Amino acid sequence: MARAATTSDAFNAVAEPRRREILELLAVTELPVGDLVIKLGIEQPSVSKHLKVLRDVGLVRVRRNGRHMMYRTNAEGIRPLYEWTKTFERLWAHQLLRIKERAEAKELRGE
Amino acid sequence: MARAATTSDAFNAVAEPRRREILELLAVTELPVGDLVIKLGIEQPSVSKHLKVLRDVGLVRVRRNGRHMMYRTNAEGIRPLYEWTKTFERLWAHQLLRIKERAEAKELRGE
DNA sequence: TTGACATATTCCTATATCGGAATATATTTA
DNA sequence: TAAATATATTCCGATATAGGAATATGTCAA
Repeated sequence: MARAATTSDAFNAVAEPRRREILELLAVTELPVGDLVIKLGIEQPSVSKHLKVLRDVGLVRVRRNGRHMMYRTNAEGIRPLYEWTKTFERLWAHQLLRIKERAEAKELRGE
Repeated sequence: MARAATTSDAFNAVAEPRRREILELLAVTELPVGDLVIKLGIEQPSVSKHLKVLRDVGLVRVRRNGRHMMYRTNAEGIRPLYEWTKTFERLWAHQLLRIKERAEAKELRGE
């Protein structure tokens, strides 16, 4: 078996740095493909292909405006990643606690 | 060019569902490989290979205990993913606002 | 030292990727 | 209708994967 398809879920789709860039740009405002081509500095077919992956997993939405296809980020699609990573939050909290404890111990020692 | 290596960063490493499961298990407590094999129900070589990927990107830490290798999640490695997804939070907030507004409008209409 | 146990590594193969180049499709304008 | 513009799709090739099978490495115990 090979690696899971990039279109299998948001985790796989977002693993590609260009696609993350695209999502960042399209989170600010909707944009036509051509603008992404310029902003990213990569070939138009590449952009279209990345957009297809993002569409397939529901991370972007499109509407047609004349001959322009206006893309925008669908932030809801990113939420599962956020929720998953968030489950590890308590472990960072522990670290902060430890740092705080160390700082207080230092304090007591008069350093 | 092919897809980026699974070991190129946390985003790629975490795209594999098994590896996410492993991280979840090792977030609770450190475990030897054999325990993961049982809990995941997959072959030992597969587990070892997934662990190698996770080690390479710094998502797990290991210590030896006799012939057992004790693995545990290094939550700090997940933080970049959390931070990235979090940048889209404001877009969900908008949605919540809209839902709240709709609810309030309904209220005013006496529904 | 030999065996038993725990884990890691290597070899294999089917599959999917990404970028590049070329081309197809769709829409507007002249 | 033809040309121009904007985007999508197809074909190509090099590459890396995940799992399975077999094997290597490392550690403890008798």
